[in-house]
Amino acid sequence: MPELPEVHTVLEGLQSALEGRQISALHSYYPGTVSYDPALDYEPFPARVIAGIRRGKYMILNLDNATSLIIHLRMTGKLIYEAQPNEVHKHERARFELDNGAAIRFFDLRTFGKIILLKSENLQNYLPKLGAEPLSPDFTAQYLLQKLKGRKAPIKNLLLDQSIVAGLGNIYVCELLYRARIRPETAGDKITLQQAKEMVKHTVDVLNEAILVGGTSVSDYRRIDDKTGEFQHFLRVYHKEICPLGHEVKRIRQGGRSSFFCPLCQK
DNA sequence: CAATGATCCTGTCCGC
DNA sequence: TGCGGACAGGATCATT
Repeated sequence: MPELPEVHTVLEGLQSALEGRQISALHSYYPGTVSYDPALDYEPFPARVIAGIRRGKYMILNLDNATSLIIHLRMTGKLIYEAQPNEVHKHERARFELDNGAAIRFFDLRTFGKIILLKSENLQNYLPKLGAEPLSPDFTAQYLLQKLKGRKAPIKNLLLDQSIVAGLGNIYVCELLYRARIRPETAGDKITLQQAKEMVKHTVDVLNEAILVGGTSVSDYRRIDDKTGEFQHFLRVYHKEICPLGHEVKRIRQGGRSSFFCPLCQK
C-alpha cells in the first residue's frame, strides 16, 4: 500500500519523467477516478509541470497555467511511465499523454485512487486537514504528546489518523511501534514523553530507510518504471511470523485493520 | 469533539 | 474443480 515512502518514490519518478515535457492530454477510463474543480472553466492542457510536492500521501503537481493536479494512489493505484504506451488495460483508470509520445498510465485495481484537476488557488479546498509531516521539524515528541492528550483510542489507530501525522499507513505504523517497543493497543493518553520520543525517532528512521530502497512492495505498489521497492525485505513484524529476535508475532484487528506486534518486545 | 463501524472495490486465498 | 466467504485497507461518511 502506498504510504509516505512509496508516494515519495513515485513523485520523484513522475517529476523526472515529466522534466522538460509537456502534458498534452489527460484521458479518463473509469468514472470517478478523475474529477474537475467546477471553477476550472478552461482547457488545462497542454501544460508543463513546474513543481511537484508531496503532502502526506497526496501528490500535488503545479502546472504552468495556474492549474494543479492532486493525485492519491489510495491502496492499489500505480503510475507507470511508458515511452511507447500499450493499448488501454482493463485496470487502467486514466492516462497522461506527453508531447513526446510517451504516457503515464494510472492503473488502479480497486478504483479508490483519485486524480483531481483544479485551479491552484483552490488547492486548500481539495486537501483535508493534515497533521505534521513526519520528516519535517514540526514532528516532535511535544507535538505528538499534545495531539494524543485526552485521546483514549489505541496509539495504532491514532498514528493512522492523517490529521495527527500525515503519511503513515498500516505497514509503517506496525514497524515503528515495534522499533519503539510500544504495544499497538496502548491508549493515546497513556503514552509517556519518553515513548513519544522513541516513536518520533523510529518513525523518521523507518521512513528514511524505506525511501532509500524505493519503498515497500507487498502487493500492488510499483515505482514509475514498474519495478518493486525493496523495503519488504527489511520488515520486522508486518506480515511476519516471528520478530527478528525469534519471538512469535501476534496479529490482532484494530479499527478493521490488522496489527502485527511482538508481545515480548513491545510493552 | 471523539470513537466506532460501514462503505467503496476486485483479485486472491483458504476451507470444504 | 468449484464455490462461498474472508481478507487486503485509505479515506470518508454516518452513527452513537
